[in-house]
Amino acid sequence: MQTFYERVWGLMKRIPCGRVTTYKELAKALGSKAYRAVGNACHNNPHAPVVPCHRVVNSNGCIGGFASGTKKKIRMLRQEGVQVQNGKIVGFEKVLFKFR
DNA sequence: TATTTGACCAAGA
DNA sequence: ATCTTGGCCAAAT
Repeated sequence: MQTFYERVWGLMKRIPCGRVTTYKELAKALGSKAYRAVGNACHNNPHAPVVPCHRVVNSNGCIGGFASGTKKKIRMLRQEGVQVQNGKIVGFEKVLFKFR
């Protein structure tokens, strides 16, 4: 039996490069409204590189938080082709990945 | 078992 | 536009 966190990490792994998703979408994909628990899963993410937690942002298109510093998160996103300006995603709707 | 704590969200004032 | 409030859920304490 997996914990909720493990399910979250499993989903995050399928986020493609150059795309981002939101805590809300992740929770919805799990059939739950545990946005906050998803955030906790990232903060306590023990699978550093395997799980791309930097591709998860707030539902309003803002970067949100990052344990190693928001600045770093932004840099990684830009490196993958996601434009970020003033702490917000540029063309948010275009790069947003939903777990259809 | 009960309370607290978040990398959250949406609606109101 | 900013601030407050209530809701939401899993894990840790």
